[in-house]
Formats: sequence, C-alpha cells, structure tokens
Amino acid sequence: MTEKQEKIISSALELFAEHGYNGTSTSKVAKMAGVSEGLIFRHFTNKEGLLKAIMEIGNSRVEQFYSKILLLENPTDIIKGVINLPFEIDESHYPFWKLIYALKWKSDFYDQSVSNPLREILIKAFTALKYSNPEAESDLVLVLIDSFATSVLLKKSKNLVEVKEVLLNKYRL
Amino acid sequence: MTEKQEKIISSALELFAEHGYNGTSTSKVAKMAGVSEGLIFRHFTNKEGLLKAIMEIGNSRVEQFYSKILLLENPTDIIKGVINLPFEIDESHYPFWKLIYALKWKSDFYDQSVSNPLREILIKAFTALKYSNPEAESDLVLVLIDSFATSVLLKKSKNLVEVKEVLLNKYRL
Amino acid sequence: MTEKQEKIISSALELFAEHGYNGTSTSKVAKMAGVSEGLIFRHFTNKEGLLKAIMEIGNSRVEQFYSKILLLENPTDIIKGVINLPFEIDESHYPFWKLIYALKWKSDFYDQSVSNPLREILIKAFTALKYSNPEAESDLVLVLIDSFATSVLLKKSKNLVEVKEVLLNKYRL
Amino acid sequence: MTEKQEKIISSALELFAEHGYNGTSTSKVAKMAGVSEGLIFRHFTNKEGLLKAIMEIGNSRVEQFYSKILLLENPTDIIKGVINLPFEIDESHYPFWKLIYALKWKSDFYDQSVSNPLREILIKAFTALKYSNPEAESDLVLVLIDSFATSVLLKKSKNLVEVKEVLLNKYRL
DNA sequence: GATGAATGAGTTTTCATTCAT
DNA sequence: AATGAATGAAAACTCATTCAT
Repeated sequence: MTEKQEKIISSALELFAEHGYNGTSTSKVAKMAGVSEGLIFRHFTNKEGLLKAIMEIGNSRVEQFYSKILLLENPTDIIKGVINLPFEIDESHYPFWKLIYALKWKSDFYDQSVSNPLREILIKAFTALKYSNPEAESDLVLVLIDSFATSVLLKKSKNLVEVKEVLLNKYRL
Repeated sequence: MTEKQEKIISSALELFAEHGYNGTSTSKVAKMAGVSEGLIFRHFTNKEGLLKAIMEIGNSRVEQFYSKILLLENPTDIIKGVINLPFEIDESHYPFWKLIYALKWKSDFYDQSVSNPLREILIKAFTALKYSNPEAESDLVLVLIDSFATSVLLKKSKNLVEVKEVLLNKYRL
Repeated sequence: MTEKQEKIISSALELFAEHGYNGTSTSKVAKMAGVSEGLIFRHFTNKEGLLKAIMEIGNSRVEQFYSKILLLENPTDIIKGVINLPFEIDESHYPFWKLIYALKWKSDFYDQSVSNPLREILIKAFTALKYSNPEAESDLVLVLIDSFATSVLLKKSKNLVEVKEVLLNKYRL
Repeated sequence: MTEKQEKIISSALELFAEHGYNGTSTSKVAKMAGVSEGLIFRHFTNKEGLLKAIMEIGNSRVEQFYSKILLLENPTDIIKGVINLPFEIDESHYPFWKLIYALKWKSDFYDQSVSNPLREILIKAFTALKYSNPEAESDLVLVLIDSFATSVLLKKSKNLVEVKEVLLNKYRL
C-alpha cells in the first residue's frame, strides 16, 4: 500500500462518512487526497471497489476493537466491557464508525458477521451467570450497544453516560 | 393533492428508502410513478422539495403513531407501550421508517424533536413509579426502541420478540 | 423523430464513416450536430444505441436500394443489374456505405441477411438461364459486388468501369 | 527482438484484429502479453509505433505469401494460383489479414502498393494469353481475390470453394 | 530491459433542472 | 396540469503516456 493509496482511503473514508457514499464524488476524494482522479480507479477499479477496500480495512479495525473483550474471563467483566464499548471509540475513528452505521441502510453492504465472536462470548458469560435465556440476553446487549454507538456518534443526548449507568444498574453490575 | 402527486410521493419514498436520497435519480422516480420528469419539478420545485414533502407527511404519520401512547394513563402501560412500538409498525410503512432512520446519518436532515412528546410522557411515568433518575430512564428507553426499530426494519435477528421479552423482564413489567 | 435527432444521426453517420465508431467521440458528434451531448443519450441510451439506430435506418435504405432489382423479370437484366449496383450508389450515401463495410470487421455487428432477397432473385435468374450451379453462381456475384463496392467507396482503381465490362463479358451479357 | 517484444506484437495483433485499433487499449495489450504497460512504450514509442511494427512484419509476411506465385512461369498457373491465394492463408495468420483488411477503411493507413508485383505478373500472364485488356483483367482478379479473402476471413459463406470453382470455370482454367 | 505508480486530458454517461407546447 | 425535448454541469471511468526506481 503506497502513501497515495492510503491517502485516498483516508480521504474517502472521511468524505463518505460526512456526506455518504452517493453524496461523495470521486473527484472530491481525489482532490482531498491530493491525487489524480484516475489513480483511484487504477488502484480500486471503481468507486465501489474503493468502498470495499475501506470496509476491509475497517473490518480488521473492528475486530481489533473487540479483541480486548475476547480476552476477558470474568462474566460480569465481559458484559460490562461490551456495554462500555461504544464509549471507548477513539474520536479519530468516528468517521469510520459513522460510515459503518450509515451503510447498514445501503441494503447489500453491511456484514453482520463481524459481531459474531462478541455474541459468542456474551452467551458464554450469561450462561455462566445462569441467565435463563443467554442467547436472547446476548442479542439484547448487542442491540443495546448498537443504539449507544449511534447516540455517541451522532452526539444525540448529553446525558448518555448517566443513561449507561441506569442500564448497568438493571444488570446489577 | 392529485393522484399523480401521490404517486410521485409514494414512488420517491420507496426509492429513497431502498437506495437512499442521493442514490435515487428524479428520472427513476418519474419512471416508477409513471409521470413525466418535469411534473416532479412543477409540483415540488426541486428534488429536495420532494424529500421535504415526504418528511412532512411522514412527521404527521409519526405523531399519529405515537398518539395512542400519549393517551395512556397507567405508568407501566406507558413504558410497555413505548417498548412495544417498534413491533407495531405497519409493514406498509417500512419504507417511510427506513428513510427516517437512514436520514439520521445525513447531518442536515434529522429532526430529533419528533420524539419529544414521547420523552415527556415517559418521564412522567418513571417519576410516578419513583425511579431515581426518570430522565435517564426515559432516554434509555428511547435509545432502546431506536435500536429495536432498526432491527425490525433491517430484519436483523430472528428472535427479536424473545429479546424484547427479556428486556421487559428487566423492568419487571 | 425530431429535427435534432435526425441531426445527431446524420452527424454520427458521417463521423463514424470517416473515423470509425471507436474513433469518434460522442462529444464530437454532439458538437457537429449542434446539440448538447446529453441529448444523444436521452434519445439513444448509449453510444452503441446510436450506432444501432443508424444501422436500422441504414437497413431500410439498403432494402430500398435493392428494390428496383427485385422488380426485374428478365434474367440477364437481373444479373446485369446486380453487377451494376455498386456503381449506382449515390455519392451522398458514401458515408453510410463506408460505415456498413467497415462494420463488417466489428465482429458482432454486420447483418448479412440484408442481401438475402438479392440472392434469391439471382438464383432464380441463373436457374432460368440453366446454369448448372445457380447457388454458387449467385454467391459469386454477391462476392463480386462486395468487392466492387469496396473499390468504388475507397476510390481504389481508376479503371473500374473497364474492369466491370471485362466481367460482364465473362457472363456474355 | 526479445521474447517480450514478440509477445507484445502478437497480443496486439490479435486484439487489433478482433476489436480494431481504436477499440484496443494499450493496457489490454500489456495484460494479454503479460508485461507492464510501460514496456510497450519503451519498445515502440507509442501506440501507433506498435501498429507500424506490426504492419512491417506483416508486409514481409505478405510478400513471402505472394512470392511462390512470382516464381511461376505458366500463365494459367499464375492466374489459377492468384485466385487460389485466399484459400491458402494459414489459419494462424488470420488475425494479421483481418487487421490489414479492417485498416483499409482507416483512410490514413492502407498501403495499396503491396499487391503491385502481383498485378504485374498477372498482366504478363493475361498478355501471354492474348486477352484484349490485360490490365483490366488483372484488376478484376485482384478485386476478386480481395473479396474472396474477406469471405474466408469472416467465414461468411459455406460453399466458398464451390464458388471459386465456378469462377475458375469462367476462365476455362 | 522492465516495472508499476502516477498523471492529465478525454470519453461515456448521469442527472437535476428548464422550457416550449 | 402535464409532457417530453433539451441543456449544462458534473460524475464515473478510460487511456495513452511519463517517470522514478
């Protein structure tokens, strides 16, 4: 990956996150990356190829983001850890996450399977804690962190940390 | 509102929901609505005018959707009712809700204030039930139904109703 | 067919004939036709659609060109008439015929079937004249007029009419 | 001529013959030849240089192809031999001949003079046979073999050999 | 001799919008 | 109210060519 390739990807990421995939022209990406427009196509074949390249890099970033959870042993640490995840997103990674979340709505694009390892370790934790329906409990938590993440990324409510505490109380964690 | 105007709006709604606002051309809207492209501009001035018209209709639809909750008296009924909302969306209204949710990510368009009445009645309910932090409790529920709605609209998990039951349990409702 | 559509077609015909299909840009066609480039695509979907439109018009022109032969009764008149065809091409139609002939080499494009009626009437003529292999005789004539046409269109040899006389002698016509 | 140079030439030849000069990009040539695009320009200066290199090789191939005729002495052998030429093209040389014939229609490229030696020996032959207009007779044969070649290369008619026999009959050869 | 990154100008195509009818 | 022809600007993509390594 040359320097210019990386510049293209980071510029595209930022612009896609800000104005959406369809709202961003390749010429704007090129301009921001300080690169000829043709280079985008030489490296990524077409605009969608650029998006895919971003997503691939992104997926590994997501996995890495999850990885610290996967090392935990104590069930309550795991659940707490997962619920805390949205609040630990590095602010410099916001564009990337915004893009991920916005793309959910572009029918054929979101790869749900990334969260599978997380789901599995949650199930293990809830099972250890003798919850009666560990799968549903895990899915609830996953649903929850999705919406927390949304709120964080859109800076929607001011008292989000308080809200999280309320939630943790429900789990008596 | 003439028949053709309605056809334009419903077609645009469907296409915007499916492919996004930027991903939908006025010519495709015209084709789907079976009208000339010019007519869209005669009626709605420009593409954004069309979106605004959709959102206006939508907002009143949202208010109507919320209205049955606002009439409730019993606090637990209110909370239960709100949590149940995402599961009561009429399937024929999915395109509209998809559009609303996708637009959240288009910075300049989402109008957060629609859910204000819901928030207020929730606060009242939690206060009545003597919860220690009714605002945060209400925001938690709002965050929750957002992600339940997302899951419903994207048909993400199969056991969503089970998940909801687990949640309701947490509230001992 | 509006005036501008016709202008597009005639300009494209001329340019395609002169510089080839691939050697002619739609922008040049638009410029020559005095029309916005977009109009080409509105009317003909894409560049190939423009070519197809030309060919369709062309095919009917070809049929009309053949038609006078098809009315002949006398076998020798028919054969003579066919051999004379290349020399009767109206000079203003040269671009069109050049295009037809050049396109033979664009693999998937030439529609050979246009000359079928000509072939049939030739077979009838040679049969009437008791030639032993009328099909092959007809195909020979068709091959011949193809190459005469080529010579005429490329203005290859100066003594072409003389050459034609030599040929007619071989048929003792 | 290195191995890579030869690979470039043979690939270009094939692609030019199939899709035309303008319809073939240097990048496709490079890909097919398994070399970098830059190498084409190092060896042939530019795209047209590549075409010229092909034509030069081709011209000598044409001369060689004609050469066996030029050695003949007997007039009828010569005429028969020339008429037979299109049927003796080695199938592996089809791309080259296709290119030659397609280029005829690209005004600036066809070099008519290649067939001059053939024309001269034909004139000699027809003169020896006391034909009244040897030049025109020769040109007729040249015109004829051009269209036979076209038919052979485009695999146009199935009974081409039969057609040739019919022709030879006309010459009582 | 050979590669592959990079470019700039061009090509095809799309699209929101206008306008005469 | 409605159409459909027409446009101009921009978008996506291609391509011949250059150049550092």
